[in-house]
Amino acid sequence: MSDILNTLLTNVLQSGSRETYALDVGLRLKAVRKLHNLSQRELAKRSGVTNSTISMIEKNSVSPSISSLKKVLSGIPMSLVEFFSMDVDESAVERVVYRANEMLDIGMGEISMKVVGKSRAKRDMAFMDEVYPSGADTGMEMLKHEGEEAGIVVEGRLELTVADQVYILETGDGYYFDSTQPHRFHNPFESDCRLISCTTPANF
Amino acid sequence: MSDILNTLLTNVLQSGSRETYALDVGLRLKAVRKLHNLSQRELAKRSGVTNSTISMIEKNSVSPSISSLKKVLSGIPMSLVEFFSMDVDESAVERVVYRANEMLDIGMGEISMKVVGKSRAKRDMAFMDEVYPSGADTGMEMLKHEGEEAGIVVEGRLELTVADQVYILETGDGYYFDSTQPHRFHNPFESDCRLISCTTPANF
DNA sequence: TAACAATGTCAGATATACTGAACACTTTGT
DNA sequence: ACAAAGTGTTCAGTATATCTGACATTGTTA
Repeated sequence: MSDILNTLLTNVLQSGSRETYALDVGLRLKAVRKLHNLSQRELAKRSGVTNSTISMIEKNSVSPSISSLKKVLSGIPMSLVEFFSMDVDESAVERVVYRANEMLDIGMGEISMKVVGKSRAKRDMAFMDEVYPSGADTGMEMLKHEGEEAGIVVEGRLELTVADQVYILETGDGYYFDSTQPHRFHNPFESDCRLISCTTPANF
Repeated sequence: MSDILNTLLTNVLQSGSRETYALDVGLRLKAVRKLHNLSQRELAKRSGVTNSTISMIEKNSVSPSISSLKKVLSGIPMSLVEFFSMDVDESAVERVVYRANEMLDIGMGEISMKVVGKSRAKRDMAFMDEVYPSGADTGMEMLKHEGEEAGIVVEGRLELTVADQVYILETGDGYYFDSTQPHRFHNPFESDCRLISCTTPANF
């Protein structure tokens, strides 16, 4: 999020004569809009407010109501949380590629869970390459944690239980659920199962 | 933040006869205020607005401006991000399993991008099963958007470019980077490449 | 060059949020 | 029982946000 946004933000900061305002809504909106290559009028059309409203918000000459800011962001689209949590600081040069043989395995017992990007400072997700050998099971006491998880079976089959419901996932099938619901992974089949999955947030 | 807040929120939800409002600012404020054992007047005094303002906000009879909501929250104190990221557990019954043949394909041109959980109301991530046929390319003008993305190559090989750096991903290799950095996916090899990937946030 | 479309800005009119002072109700203390 | 202090709500007046409809500027096309 940082590089382009940052330059844009600093540019605007330098040029504009603006009041010192801890949370510069106008600046943020302008940055977001530019990032998505939208004009004030285009964004206005998509969001259901007028272009002048957007102009005034961006110039910090008004403090928009929640409802109108929400309207405006819906044209991006972007949530209020995302909007306010945009951070303006630099991101260091991070590693990009993680080779298959050097991923950190955080699996338990027979289950292998290799994490992509484990060394990164900031991480929103835990993206993993998991292998459930025949018979593997995350256990009867179901897992629960904040966030969401999704995955796709790329080899074999898997039994997934989410809140009373038991599903059989064939090769190629995917899943997506709230991690707050009790869940369990189990491979009762003869062949091993390989699963690419992602959970958010990164630490659970 | 969730457990106590949640019960409180759901209690309020059950008791109050409220309009259906996607983002119930009033409800959230009331919950937060109660959590901190403050009266409307007390919070008003601490935050520099009047008690009637708080009353009206909580009853959703107005949609507060950013500046006044920020003022109000400063009396807690709580940031806008924290405020809006409080989740009101709907506990709706959501679909969990998405079959391989029924995933929505949002790919462009020859590139196939099948999304897991596309029908979900709330989604933090876009989890996808992508296929880059031999020669496929996301184009010379590099992609940029907020968020992060990660992936693992499960078949074939792929060329990934992130901010000047070009990487060759072998089968099994993964990647993880900030989506704000210009990036490009390209398959210059003979065999097709299949990639399981995840980007956050869901809409990019 | 002229005509045209697209950009961001501004001013007057209108809609909405916010204030200040009441009101009715409940709780606490004597 | 009664006051006194606390609770949330309401309403007219004021402050502010938003819309409508213009304007000036830039870039594109003929």
